Amino acid sequence: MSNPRRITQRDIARLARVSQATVSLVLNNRTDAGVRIAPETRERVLEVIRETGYVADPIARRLVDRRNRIIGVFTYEPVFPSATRDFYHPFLVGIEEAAERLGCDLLLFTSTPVVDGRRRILHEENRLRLADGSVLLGRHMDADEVSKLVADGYPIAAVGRRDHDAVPYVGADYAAATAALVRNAVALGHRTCAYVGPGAGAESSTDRLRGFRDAAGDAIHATDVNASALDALLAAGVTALFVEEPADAVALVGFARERGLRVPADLSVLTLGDPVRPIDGDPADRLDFTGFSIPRREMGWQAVEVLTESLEGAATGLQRLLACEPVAGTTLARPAAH
Amino acid sequence: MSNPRRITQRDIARLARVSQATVSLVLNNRTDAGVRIAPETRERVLEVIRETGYVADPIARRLVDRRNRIIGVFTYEPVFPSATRDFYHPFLVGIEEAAERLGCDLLLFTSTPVVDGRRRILHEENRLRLADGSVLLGRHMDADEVSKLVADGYPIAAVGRRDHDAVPYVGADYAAATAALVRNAVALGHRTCAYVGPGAGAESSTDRLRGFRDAAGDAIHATDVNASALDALLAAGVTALFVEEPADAVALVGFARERGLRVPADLSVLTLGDPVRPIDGDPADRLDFTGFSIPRREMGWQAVEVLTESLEGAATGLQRLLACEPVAGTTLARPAAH
DNA sequence: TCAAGGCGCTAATACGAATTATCAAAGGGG
DNA sequence: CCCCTTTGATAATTCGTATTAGCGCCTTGA
Repeated sequence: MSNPRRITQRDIARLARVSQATVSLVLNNRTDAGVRIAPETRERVLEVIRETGYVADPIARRLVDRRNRIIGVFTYEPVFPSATRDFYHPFLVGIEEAAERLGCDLLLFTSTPVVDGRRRILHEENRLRLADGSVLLGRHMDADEVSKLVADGYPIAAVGRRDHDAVPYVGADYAAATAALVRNAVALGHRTCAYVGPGAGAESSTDRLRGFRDAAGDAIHATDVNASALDALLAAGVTALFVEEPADAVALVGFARERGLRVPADLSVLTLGDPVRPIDGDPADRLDFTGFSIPRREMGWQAVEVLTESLEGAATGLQRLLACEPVAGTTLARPAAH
Repeated sequence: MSNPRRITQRDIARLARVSQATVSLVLNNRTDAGVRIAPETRERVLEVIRETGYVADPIARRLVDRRNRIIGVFTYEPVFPSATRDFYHPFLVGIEEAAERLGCDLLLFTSTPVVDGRRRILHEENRLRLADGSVLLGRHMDADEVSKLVADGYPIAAVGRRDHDAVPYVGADYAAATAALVRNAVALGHRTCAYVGPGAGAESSTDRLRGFRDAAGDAIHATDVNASALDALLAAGVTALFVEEPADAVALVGFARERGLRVPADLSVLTLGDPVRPIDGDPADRLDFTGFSIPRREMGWQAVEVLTESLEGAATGLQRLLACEPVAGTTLARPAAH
């Protein structure tokens, strides 16, 4: 069961009594100045090609133009499994669609070792160079690693804004979306708002906090999510919570209800994006939070676009912020008159 | 920001003050008789490779025909998006896990053109040869395409049994699982059972029908899923429905209830696998169907295993059928005494 | 009759990595 | 001092395709 050698241009050339170069020229239909093939010769070659069903080996073709048409996808979490898959899935949908449109294949770096539940890009056996460039996905990215990649001239596009100057990215405009939400709340009469979330670490967190501070008059920032943290906020006169992570919002609503508070009548609770962590509890009695959603699919799509543009040598328009979609929801109301 | 040329072995060679050939030898860890590299030279080369993050170009490598440690994944439907993603997802989880364990990367053939909502493997610019071999995923596979791949000596492993003699696959034993279900029903007193599903086309459908026929005494086969089809079955004295697709089972239960029938008291309804089509309606009042589930993750896992074994030259054990897991459920009961 | 130029095609080379044959230098034995 | 062996590395070639320079032949014009 040895596999028959693939038919090559040399074979075609022999059968058509021409040179391999002529076959290539005919095949590529070259008619530039300086390249001429007699119609009868061309026909003879085409005839042999038809008879043999020859198709050019795409691999050898790529060797010549030095582009593999492979786009790498690096995720800091495993792609398919894991609790956060629902969050990352839409990004991948966008990436896949864009790759398909561009005629590129996607290489998932599954060979990357996982340390402490996270992947390291730059390990000794990294195979990044298999791809023409890579899309980077994940909330937390090691800034050093990213810098090193950029410094090495390895083409990347991050999904999500990155602080590093020179990194091409497609991010969501969390600052603007958060600020807009806060202004809505203020317009309804809320005077004391609180931001609940890390507010540091990932760019997506700092951006939200920044947007919050820009728009909120009396700006309170809490990081803990538990009953006593809520008590402290309430004691400070907070009437609206802006919660980074919906799972935390659900928990806070629970604590509020335990205290006999109604949402949103007594306390407004807004979310700042889609759930990264899965949400516990019965989906049936889940609140329809007021907040915004992240244009994840579009971000994936455009990240591939940005990557290919940087491969083409474009130097501008490689950092983009997309607007988030407001979600009306039912968890924002006028604060109770006190 | 010009496009940085890819690093080549020649570059490594220059930096390490050796020849390109030496770099190749070190890289492939060649120690055959006749090939010797001084430890210090080897170390010098490896050091440069580490510094530069060099990886052999998969394209050039394939030209001289060596392994890439890349496993191709070809799906007849788009991988990430679409209504059927929930069905395919577990297969991918298994594939990814196996790839990670083997230290291989996954190449998703997104470059494949989609025609009529389905992908074609063998188009003129197909890039299958980028991968060492490929896992094929999807209910319906073009038999001609698969035959051609096998004939060409391209290593593949299908997820799901394939009729073609020589195709390595990891399938689910639908026949046995279906037969076991039917025997349970018969033991409970059901005399007239019906199979509802295509029963033809994909191997997975013919297998289920075969298992059904083997075990059912009075074998009725229906393909339509609507109210009048149900009436016809009931008129024929059917007391248990074996439905290939859970979404159809849900619909049939709906029709039965409209007729005042209770499930399972008046009619048992069993399912033959996990939902390929998404199920409409409120998840809250969804029935817990008796039936079986498909070991999807395990199938994906073993498909990669089978593929690598066939790459290693193994000629046996390349066709496997895995048992399906019975699901007790609540939709099977003794038939009403008439 | 001969230079100029058009035409049709081919030889040669590049692309990046793997492999084989070969070669230079060093060491050992007689 | 010569021959032979071992060691360590390299030049040259291969894979299949694309590209370019240029080679003969033929026509044309003066």
